Amino acid sequence: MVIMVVSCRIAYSGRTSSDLGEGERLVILKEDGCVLVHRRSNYQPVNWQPSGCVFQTRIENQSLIIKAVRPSPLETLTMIVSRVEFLGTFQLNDEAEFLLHASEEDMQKAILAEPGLIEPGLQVVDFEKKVAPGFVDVCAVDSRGNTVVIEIKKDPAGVASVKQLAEYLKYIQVPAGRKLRPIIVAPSLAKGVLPMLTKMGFEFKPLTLQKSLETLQRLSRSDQSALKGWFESTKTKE
Amino acid sequence: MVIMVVSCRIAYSGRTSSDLGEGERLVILKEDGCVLVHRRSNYQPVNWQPSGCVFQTRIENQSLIIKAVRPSPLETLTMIVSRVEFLGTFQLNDEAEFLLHASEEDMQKAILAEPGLIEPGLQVVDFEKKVAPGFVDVCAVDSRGNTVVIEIKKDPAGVASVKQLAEYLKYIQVPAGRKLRPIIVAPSLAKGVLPMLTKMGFEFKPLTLQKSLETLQRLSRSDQSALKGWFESTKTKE
DNA sequence: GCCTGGATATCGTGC
DNA sequence: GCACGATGTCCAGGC
Repeated sequence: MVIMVVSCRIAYSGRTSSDLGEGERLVILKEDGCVLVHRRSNYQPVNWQPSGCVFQTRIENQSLIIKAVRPSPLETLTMIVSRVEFLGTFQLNDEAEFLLHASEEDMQKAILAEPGLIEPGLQVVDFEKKVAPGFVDVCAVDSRGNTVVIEIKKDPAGVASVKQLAEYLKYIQVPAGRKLRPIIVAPSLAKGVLPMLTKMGFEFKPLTLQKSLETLQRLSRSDQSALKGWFESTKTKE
Repeated sequence: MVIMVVSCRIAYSGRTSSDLGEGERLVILKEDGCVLVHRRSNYQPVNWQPSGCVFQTRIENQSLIIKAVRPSPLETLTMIVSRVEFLGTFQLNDEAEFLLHASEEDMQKAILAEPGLIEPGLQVVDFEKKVAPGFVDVCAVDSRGNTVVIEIKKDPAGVASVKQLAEYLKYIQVPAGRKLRPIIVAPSLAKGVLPMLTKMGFEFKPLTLQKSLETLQRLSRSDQSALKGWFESTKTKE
């Protein structure tokens, strides 16, 4: 990895184009062929190149010119370096595994493992069920035999979530004499969403990532092998 | 700006949580309170914190501990540094303005300034028109008085674009005896989209960013003041 | 290869 | 502060 603090000009050409005049920046070149150019502020790089680039360097008019070319889609980042404040190369020894502990998938797992999180008596029928344009997160049957369709969001559910669920419902068939109960599961509802929900006859069940995590950990401790077996049998069934 | 190459462990807790074991990484702390932790590969940082964080440092068990806390939403990044390979602080002098030359907005500007890009005789009626959940990019009237509704995409238009346009149409009113012509304007259509478009009676008009740019530049050269006047009068009208 | 959806998305803008 | 759309989004997973 090459780390440089330099004064430079930068031009990008590809999906669109950009120009940045002379100034001091932090430039990072990584071994997988990606580039990051950071200014003194902002989380995001001002210019960059995703991995897979080919680097070229040359000297022209007493300036160091660095090009990073990405073959597909074809885009080019050109840095014209007038002064080098710092330059270092580092071999980073880093084999650690990155563990992300919770996401929407964990909420789903928690519901699959413990349907009572939604309501007593609920039984899961299917999950990740393919319908026309996407997947239904969880399909279930309640204690009265009604069909329950669940859409999970880890963030406050907005209008888009409700529409997505409504879209899926078009492709769900309900046995005669049973009701269809669409449920949004999320930590909360976005501001104006409740009226819409009520109007459409949808339900909302609050569930946080944290609660899901706790549930998974509890179940994992109490009966790890059984849970694992459940997942495997379900997947095999698919 | 603080740039460090260190061996460290990292924990994140907030919108979700993560853990990363011991390894060598590049750590960047910026003056606006953002954090970037980069591994030897990948464009994206493995851990980060957006701007607005408060930093805390302390020594514990011969390790340097750096915390970056973001107040809202509350999230915490903790780095336990066991060894420092490099540490530098830099005052980056960088006042240059960043210029991005083209985006979807430029396609819209080009159409507003030169409706003939879509078809001869087209007249723009409105743009960024507020409808229920979003904004209609451009509203216009064709040479026969039919209402034209345009959705602009700078990337190949997929199913989502068509649905978005369809959604907006629900809120568009057409004068009696006139037709409604929904048009997708994009460089191309994604693979399976044309059948859907045809079925819904939508039209597709190819337009690239580059062509839009050329148009804007040509008009800018030929009649800069008039174009400026047009935009201002349109905005005032709003 | 294209397309779809998720992300600790981030960021700006309007309300 | 909240919601929503754009991003040179990036990226993994399917097909």
